[in-house]
Amino acid sequence: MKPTLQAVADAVGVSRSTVSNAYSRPDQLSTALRERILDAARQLGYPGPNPTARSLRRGFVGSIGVLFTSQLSYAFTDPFAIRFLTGVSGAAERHGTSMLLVPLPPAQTDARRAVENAAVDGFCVYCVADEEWALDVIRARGLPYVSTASHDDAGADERFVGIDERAAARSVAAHVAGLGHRRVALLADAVLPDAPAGPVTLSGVHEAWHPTTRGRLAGFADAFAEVGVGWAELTLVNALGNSRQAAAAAVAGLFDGPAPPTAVLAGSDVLALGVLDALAQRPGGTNPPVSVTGFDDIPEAASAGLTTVRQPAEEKGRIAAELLLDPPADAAAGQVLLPTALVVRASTGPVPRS
Amino acid sequence: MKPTLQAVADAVGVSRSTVSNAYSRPDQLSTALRERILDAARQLGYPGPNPTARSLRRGFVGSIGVLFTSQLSYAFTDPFAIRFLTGVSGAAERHGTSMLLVPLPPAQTDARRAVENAAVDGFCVYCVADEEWALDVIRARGLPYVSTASHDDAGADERFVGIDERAAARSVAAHVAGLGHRRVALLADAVLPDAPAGPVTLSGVHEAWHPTTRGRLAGFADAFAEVGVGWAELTLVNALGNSRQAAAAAVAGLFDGPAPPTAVLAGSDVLALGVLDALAQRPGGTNPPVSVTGFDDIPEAASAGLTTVRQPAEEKGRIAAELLLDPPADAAAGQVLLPTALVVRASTGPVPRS
DNA sequence: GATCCAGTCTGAATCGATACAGAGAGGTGC
DNA sequence: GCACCTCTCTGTATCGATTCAGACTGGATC
Repeated sequence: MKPTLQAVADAVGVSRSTVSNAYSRPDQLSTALRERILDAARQLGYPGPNPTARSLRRGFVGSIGVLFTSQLSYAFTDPFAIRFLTGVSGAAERHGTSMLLVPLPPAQTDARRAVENAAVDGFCVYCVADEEWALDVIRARGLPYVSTASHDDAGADERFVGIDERAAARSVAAHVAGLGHRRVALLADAVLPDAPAGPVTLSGVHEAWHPTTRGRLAGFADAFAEVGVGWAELTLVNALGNSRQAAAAAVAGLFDGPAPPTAVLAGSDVLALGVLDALAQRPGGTNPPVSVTGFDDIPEAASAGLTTVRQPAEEKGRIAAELLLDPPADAAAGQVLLPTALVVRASTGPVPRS
Repeated sequence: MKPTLQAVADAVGVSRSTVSNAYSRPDQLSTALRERILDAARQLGYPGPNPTARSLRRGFVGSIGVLFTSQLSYAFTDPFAIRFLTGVSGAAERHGTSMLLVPLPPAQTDARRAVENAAVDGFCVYCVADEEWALDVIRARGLPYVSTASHDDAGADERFVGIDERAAARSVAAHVAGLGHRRVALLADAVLPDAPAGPVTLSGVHEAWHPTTRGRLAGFADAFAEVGVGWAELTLVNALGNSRQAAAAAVAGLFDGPAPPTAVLAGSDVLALGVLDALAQRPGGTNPPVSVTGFDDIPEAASAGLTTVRQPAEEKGRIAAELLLDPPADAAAGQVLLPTALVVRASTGPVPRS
């Protein structure tokens, strides 16, 4: 049907190898012949070597996979994920590499299959909740990968780019504690695989499902432990998804009790903005004021006046892709910790006297 | 090195075909044998059929390409493009298909090569400026595609999803004309391939480079022609890129003359926001006020109070992907025009009396 | 005039799987 | 007892290229 390399070779009267060389190794044949071959190819409507066949023979594809938590279409609604992708795409561009976005079906068997079937040379794994299974598949395929969330059994030779989640979380929590807050709620997405929205009880931070969540909650707890507030005294609230709506739904009713929290520490800016939405909607208005903090410092955080922790999102993506695309010789250089910064804005203030 | 299908076959003592069937056609062999094969595979660390080899033999890849104007990393900074991608990803997800984002190198020869080498089953072409060459390559490869910008020689059988650019542009321009504006500037990105930033002169709309720009400018011109303002009386301003910064730079000095425009019609919301930025920065402030309109109705437009034309961005992506992934039997159903709506906000008002 | 070499081109082997026709075994129906 | 089926499994051809060792040519070198 469509012409193949062989068809072009026959038309010109040369061997298949020579036509292949005309495309892939121009120095291996005379310019005249090369022109003749390319002309014939144009005549025949030959679109150049079939990428799949070429990949098979060459042993590499020329594209990297990007793996996302949950639904791929959600990732595009998450400003932090988008900035991460921006970083990845910049690096990919520079390397002339394509990016394959692989949607993961809900069932894990299917999801494994999706990772097994992705035609890529390696993966950037963006925080797949409970990502171990994905890393297992990738390792089994013998493909390189860079992870962005520290998982618990990371080997010394695993490439990684991230932040010190715990220390970063601690810094913002210490700021809130320093303002005098003692009745505090912690809000996170998918604390446990099947927890409902709203307050949940965990015997300790280690029970949290997602490694990133574990790190951040631990940091929050650290800061409050230091001022004498134990884990049991903190209210942990679960959101069904990392969205403003989910956050607003999760904290509905949280402030209606007799001793409501005076501050909410959210695991992401998106969640924090949802808390602000919920507070703004409240019949009582925002009085007494509730301090709210986020995490990430997405663009919207600035205009909302949200106190948060800044982490370099695009940088994270860029470095992830670069660690993948040209790995440092030194294994230690493959584990990158990025700086974070506490950004204090109007959403936090002293505890109101009651 | 890594085990192949053959290795598993040898280990179990069956034929290669049978192992293949164990993965791809479970109904072709007994459950017992299948289990035995999958176990052996696990033992050997065989990660399942090589995706590239499988694609070669099967004749399809299981992923669709998305082609973007200009740099891929810019696309991620464009809110409209992101919403488009969101739509595409939703559809891809539902079909179990991956998305390949292909960065296009600046040189056209290289860009052609990139499109030729993409291992995909089809393309969603998002408004590649001067996209004909890309469509040529795709057609030569015999791959299906869906375009989002109407190009001039679209055949009746070409799949397409878009809006009536001209009518949509006309509606917002008519609104501005109705407010009495007669000294008007039109702002667009990349009006000509090599035009500098700032005012440019075109003998007519048809000279504009980008088909989408042509459509929108034509609509603007239509509305003003109707109130007696000819093309030559409109100021056309070129921006070097679709960004707030580029727009702000493009209109620098535009309002300093003796008879400055009282309205600026921008070809996109991002450009319009840039104009608002520039106006806000002006020493004179926003007095007299300048009416500004955008195009697309991205989320930021609402908070900026920008008058604009809404087009369903996510829908556009979703439909593009769906036209590609399961094409309608009826060719006419492959050409979709989406509705648009004029959204009037605070950024437009009557001409100030001078 | 023999030797060597760089520049071109060829042929066979190979990448890792899937498709398809068909072989063999075991069971059914009459 | 024979024809006929169904269920499993096998073998060979094939997808469309790249690789690499070597063959050939014509000219430069000594």
